Amino acid sequence: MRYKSSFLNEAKARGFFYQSTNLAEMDEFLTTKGRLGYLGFDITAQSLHVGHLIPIFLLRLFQKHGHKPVVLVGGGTTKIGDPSFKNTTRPILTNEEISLNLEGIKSCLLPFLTFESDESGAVMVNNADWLDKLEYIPFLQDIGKYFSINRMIGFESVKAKLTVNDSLSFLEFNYMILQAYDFYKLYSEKNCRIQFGGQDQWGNIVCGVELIKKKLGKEVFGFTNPLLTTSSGQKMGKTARGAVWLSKDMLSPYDFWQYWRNVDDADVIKLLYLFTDVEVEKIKKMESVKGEELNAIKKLLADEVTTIAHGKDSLKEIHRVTAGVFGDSESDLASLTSIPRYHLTKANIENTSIIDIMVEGGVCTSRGDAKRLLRGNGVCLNNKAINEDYRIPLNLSTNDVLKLSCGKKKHLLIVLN
RNA sequence: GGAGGGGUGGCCGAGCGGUCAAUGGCAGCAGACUGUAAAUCUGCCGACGAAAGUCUACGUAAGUUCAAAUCUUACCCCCUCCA
Repeated sequence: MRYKSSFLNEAKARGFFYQSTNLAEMDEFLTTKGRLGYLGFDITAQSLHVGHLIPIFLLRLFQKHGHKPVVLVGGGTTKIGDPSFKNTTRPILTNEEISLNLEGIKSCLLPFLTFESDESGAVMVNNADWLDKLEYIPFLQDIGKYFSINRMIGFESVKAKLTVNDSLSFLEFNYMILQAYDFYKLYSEKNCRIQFGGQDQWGNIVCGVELIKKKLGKEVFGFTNPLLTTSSGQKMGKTARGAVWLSKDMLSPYDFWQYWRNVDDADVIKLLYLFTDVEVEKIKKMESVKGEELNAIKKLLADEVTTIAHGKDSLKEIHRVTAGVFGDSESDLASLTSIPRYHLTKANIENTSIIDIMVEGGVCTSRGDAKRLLRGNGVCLNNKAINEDYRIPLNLSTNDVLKLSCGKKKHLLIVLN
């Protein structure tokens, strides 16, 4: 199907579209540039991770097509916690934590969106600005009367919480109402007529659309994206060392790149559509690629996403490190700045155990952890497995730098001096 | 307020006086095979220790016992039903 608005066409082609209210109207509405659309971020953590990328790239696309993304941070709603489909109540954060997280999230978004004051410049708003001031009785009279409990407990997101061993507190139940109120507020004050969100947000979004229709008699639109799972059904963005963070302080660009380089075969094309600027037509041609040749596409994916998230300059270094780590060359080990280093004086080689180096160098969490890895033959020194003697062989002491590998993907440089 | 059910390792979930650092599943790590993929197979998966072993852990705190995740008491939290 073809849409009138370029945004919807591309959003659909790239896999951002799950469902929406009144699609035809929204399409028409989006043919004019400079429209406002908002998306809410929960600010329960200081940094965003790969799991947040769909909404981020969706807003990015919205901006690319000349519209104005509104980033709503939930300074107010985070004090409640969205219960939708969750089986644990979110921890409630203090004001200090929230303002700290807010700053972190802002800086995470900078590479993806342009915050300028032109027609399509993104803006950031905080719903604490209006939610914190609400007065209970006036709010109930003014807004609460438009909500039907009968209707709300029919939503899947709510039903899921009304089962055995789970319950929905009144506090959490209000989340939906407040999110609807956000939409109402943004519409009436900024003429923002679209709300984006994940498919699990559908109920909450529809609530807002209905509130505005009932109270003001105006039509606004909801747009949801599919939730991103890997082909094996896992939530995206989790690795051994935790979430794949977008901030380079929490995850180095090198590790970020590696994450994309190692995605499942079945996911590459999908991710290429979602998280790169590679043209839709070009990606279509790659869809038939199979087997080993997919590796080239994974590299393309990694390059593109990393360029957007961390800038072009980081790429050169990443490629050098990758060649050093996965290639055979040991010549320029010393120049690999992205790999953690451990300094050792040559005099101490004899009485330093590799176990200590692994723990102090941060590649293992405990001595037991290191020993297990050694016993399982998972440790190499300059590409040679270490078997019985957990010491650095003396014949290597003439080198300046040694490469200690824990498994294939984790490395530590031992600098001798 | 009353009655009942429950809180176990990252998650799910057994165990219900010693053989329990705790069955099993998922997740994770390493090895083999490969393509820095997946699947499969093998090993590992609390801390310290070369090891023997020691310590810390089954909601919290006391207690009974030679011995407690398992029994008792109090407290906290969660769920269901009734008021």
